[in-house]
Amino acid sequence: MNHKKSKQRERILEVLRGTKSHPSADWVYQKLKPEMPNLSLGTVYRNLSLLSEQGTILRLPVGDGIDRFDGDITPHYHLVCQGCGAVEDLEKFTVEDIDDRAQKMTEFKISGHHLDFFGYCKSCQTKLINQKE
Amino acid sequence: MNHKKSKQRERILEVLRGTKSHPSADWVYQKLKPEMPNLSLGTVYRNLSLLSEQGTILRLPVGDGIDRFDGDITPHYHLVCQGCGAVEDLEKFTVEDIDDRAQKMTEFKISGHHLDFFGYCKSCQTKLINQKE
DNA sequence: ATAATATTAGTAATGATTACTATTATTGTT
DNA sequence: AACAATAATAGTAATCATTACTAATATTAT
Repeated sequence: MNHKKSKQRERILEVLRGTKSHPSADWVYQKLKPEMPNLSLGTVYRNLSLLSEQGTILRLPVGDGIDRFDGDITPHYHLVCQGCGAVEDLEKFTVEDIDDRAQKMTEFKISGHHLDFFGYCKSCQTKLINQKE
Repeated sequence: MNHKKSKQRERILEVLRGTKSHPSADWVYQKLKPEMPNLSLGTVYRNLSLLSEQGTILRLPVGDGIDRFDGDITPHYHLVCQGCGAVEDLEKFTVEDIDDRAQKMTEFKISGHHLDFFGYCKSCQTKLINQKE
């Protein structure tokens, strides 16, 4: 299918590339609603799906039932906060040959992997300390 | 909260431990329905959640919107088929000190990680070959 | 400008999961 | 064995993220 460009898709991509918060579809929708009052949530979902199928962005199924999206497609892993759900980038971290090493152990044809770390972000760590009274 | 035992919970756990298919809640429900005609799907969900909170089983959010469960809680990773959705165990594969290595790169407090591999299972590989006519 | 068609807004539908509630089952105690 | 306390269940309704549908609009090529 050939694509025609749309204002909506352009802005959705710009907003996604303009944040490091790895937002959900709804977050992008709320962000754009003021400047595009007729924007529809379905349009945001459709374009985020389209862009991630193209490989222009990444879909991050972080496991809490709400998909997040990342405008940064350079290889990197994510840190997911178990307190507030925030997702941060883990910079400059690579695992050597992990797909190749795994491939040697199975007949399954491995094409890639998902890896993310979970724990507590800076802000949730301090909240936990204050709770311990 | 103190737990009382129930036939339903016992059988749910037995069924989960008796398969290597990493089933969904509905799969477990369908499996038990013949022998427990009054079993409710909500009961299966409630007990799978309870058991995974206890650490008796594992919840596997494989990313397709349907959670799967694993009765095997010994450390191991999973292979997720992009063709049919099947989930297999990857045996005898460990990544050295991955949490510790990642911890050195961030102020985020890392407590663990999720890692799974995706690709194509044996059966879906052959299907793909036959499609190429 | 026109025709062809991709895209949208708005709304309805889907589907996995959770919440609610009256009834039933389990457990500890006389 | 009966009883009281309460956890668990079945059945149903509600939730919520996401997708599907459709008439109207926007984009692109001619």
